[in-house]
Amino acid sequence: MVTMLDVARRAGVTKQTVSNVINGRTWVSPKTRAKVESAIAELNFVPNLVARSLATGSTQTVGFIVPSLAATFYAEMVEEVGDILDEQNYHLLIASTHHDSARCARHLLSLTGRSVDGVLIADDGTYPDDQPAVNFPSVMCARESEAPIALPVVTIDYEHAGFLAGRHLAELGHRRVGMVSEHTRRVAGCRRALGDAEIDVIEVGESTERSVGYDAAMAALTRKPRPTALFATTDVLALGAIDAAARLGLRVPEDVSVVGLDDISESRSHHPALTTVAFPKREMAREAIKLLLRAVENGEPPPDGVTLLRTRLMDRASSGPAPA
Amino acid sequence: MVTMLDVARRAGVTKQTVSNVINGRTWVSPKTRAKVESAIAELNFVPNLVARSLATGSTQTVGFIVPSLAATFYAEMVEEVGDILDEQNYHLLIASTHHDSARCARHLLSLTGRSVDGVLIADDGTYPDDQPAVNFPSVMCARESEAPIALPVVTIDYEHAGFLAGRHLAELGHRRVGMVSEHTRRVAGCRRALGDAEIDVIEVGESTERSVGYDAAMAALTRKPRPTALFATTDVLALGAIDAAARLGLRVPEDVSVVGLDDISESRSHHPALTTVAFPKREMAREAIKLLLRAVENGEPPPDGVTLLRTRLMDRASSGPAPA
DNA sequence: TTGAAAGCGCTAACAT
DNA sequence: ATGTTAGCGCTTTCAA
Repeated sequence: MVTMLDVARRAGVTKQTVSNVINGRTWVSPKTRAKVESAIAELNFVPNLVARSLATGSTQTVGFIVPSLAATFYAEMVEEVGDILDEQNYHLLIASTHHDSARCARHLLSLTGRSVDGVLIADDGTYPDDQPAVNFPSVMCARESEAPIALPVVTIDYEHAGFLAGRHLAELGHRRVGMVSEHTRRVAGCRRALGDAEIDVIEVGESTERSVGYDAAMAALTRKPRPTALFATTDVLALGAIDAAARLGLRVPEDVSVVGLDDISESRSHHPALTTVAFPKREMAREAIKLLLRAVENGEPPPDGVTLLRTRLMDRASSGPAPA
Repeated sequence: MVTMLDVARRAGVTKQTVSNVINGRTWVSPKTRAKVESAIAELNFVPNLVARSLATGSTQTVGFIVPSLAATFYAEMVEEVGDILDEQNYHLLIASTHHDSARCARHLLSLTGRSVDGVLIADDGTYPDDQPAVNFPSVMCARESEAPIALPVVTIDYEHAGFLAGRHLAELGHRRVGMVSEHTRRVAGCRRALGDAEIDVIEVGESTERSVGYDAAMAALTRKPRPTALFATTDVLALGAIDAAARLGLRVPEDVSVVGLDDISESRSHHPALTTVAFPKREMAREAIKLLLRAVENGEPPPDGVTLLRTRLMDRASSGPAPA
């Protein structure tokens, strides 16, 4: 490995001068700078960031703890975060919890040891409530739980997203709606919008399986009287619900309307295209990482509080007026 | 920050002894070990990996350069790699190239500076051919280009995947097939299987857009005589092709068969379910990272050569006998 | 079995 | 504008 000392010798200066050149100190004479720079080029010198980190205390690295990567919801956030970090010359350390709070705690600890400059945590409800204090600023995003938490949070207004979906159905005249649910907050919002409509909630577990939506919708649609609309708390579940309707020979949206939440890309290309409420995932990631970075650069904890991002109804083909 | 010295003082030993305890050296007396351990617990000491890295030269970190994360193809690989690394107590540094070779080169350089222990590169054809030698072992995966490369490669037998799709169509009696293509190797395999059948190739650029498959299939299906089968080099394109067929009032598979490549989860749940050739993405990731880790632990470059992973035909509803 | 000394490659503070 | 000294927190000798 070629070190600063090698470069210094080659350029006939001390390593401190080399350091000054590398860090763009302004007072290096042009002549010296040129000598150093050519020595660097000749030797193919690349500064050792580990050593720099030890000396400065900053690793230019942030950790991102995510529940999973297979879900595009998180993958997109990771991509966005990675891009922003890249712009700012930070590095991204990824740790996946697989929805397991013990793993999350372990990662937090190991990130402490690596002295990352900050950590972003995408929550899925499994964040351990009694996390020991860590020595770096942290920000949480995507949190849906009602419970307060000792961390600044940037998330989506999930309740309001449900509300938008519910209001849409209400406006279309639906008075009997089935809900395929794995998220109480979203359901609460939808319910709020629906007022005193007749509501049938089918609980399903945490799932990214379309078939789960199918099964749940099957149950809802075979009830008498049959609901005129189905609200699913995620698009994947909603897509499964459309499958179920088709299977039962019901037309969407003539016989039954289906509304989802999230706006995954498949929802757009699906036939019929899914009416849904779009989650601003990338924007959420951006806000969260910016908050974190600001805290890192200022050397202070990020401002506590919750930022709620607005969602938008995407009125597409899978919803229509309630049948008479 | 609490250091080894703090622990040492508290336990009434030297920091060397603390180090011995932490690293599980066997010759520490039980009494001393107990003292040290309780000091560690009391002070909440977490060893500083940056300092350790500087001293040992190993960071217990591997970098993974991916073209993108939004594509589930890569996201799944990242997840798999992350899991294996986690098991082995390594950390994962993610860098995304956005299909840009300059960015790839930049990342490689910056990973050098961070002295990662190794780097895994998922190629998408944009890997710069004249990469400067780096100071860590590297392995490449998912490479599809024909060009030789100075790196060990673990990838999928894309040509054979195309062949399997083509053979399937040939066996079903298809003699006129349209190809929606963005991958020459896959097309070559399919063509090989199809022998002297009449083939119409519609080239589309690198794309994850379903509408691109739709447009291309539209073009292929409006030719006279109309092909009886469509082969698309990715599932997303194939799904778009099915959309196009539906739009033209053609039944799948009675009027036209559609076959894709990859086996994304949507292919299974789609109606009709897509016949495709499954790419063993996770297995590929696993093989690649294991190869890399072995090289890292042995302190030698990974064995050069190409590992080709086998693919499997998933015979589903979107393909059937050629119409008479 | 434990302790003391040196050094990993860099930056910070000071001296020149 | 450049050189000198010290030290970041750990591991690796080597000595006791």
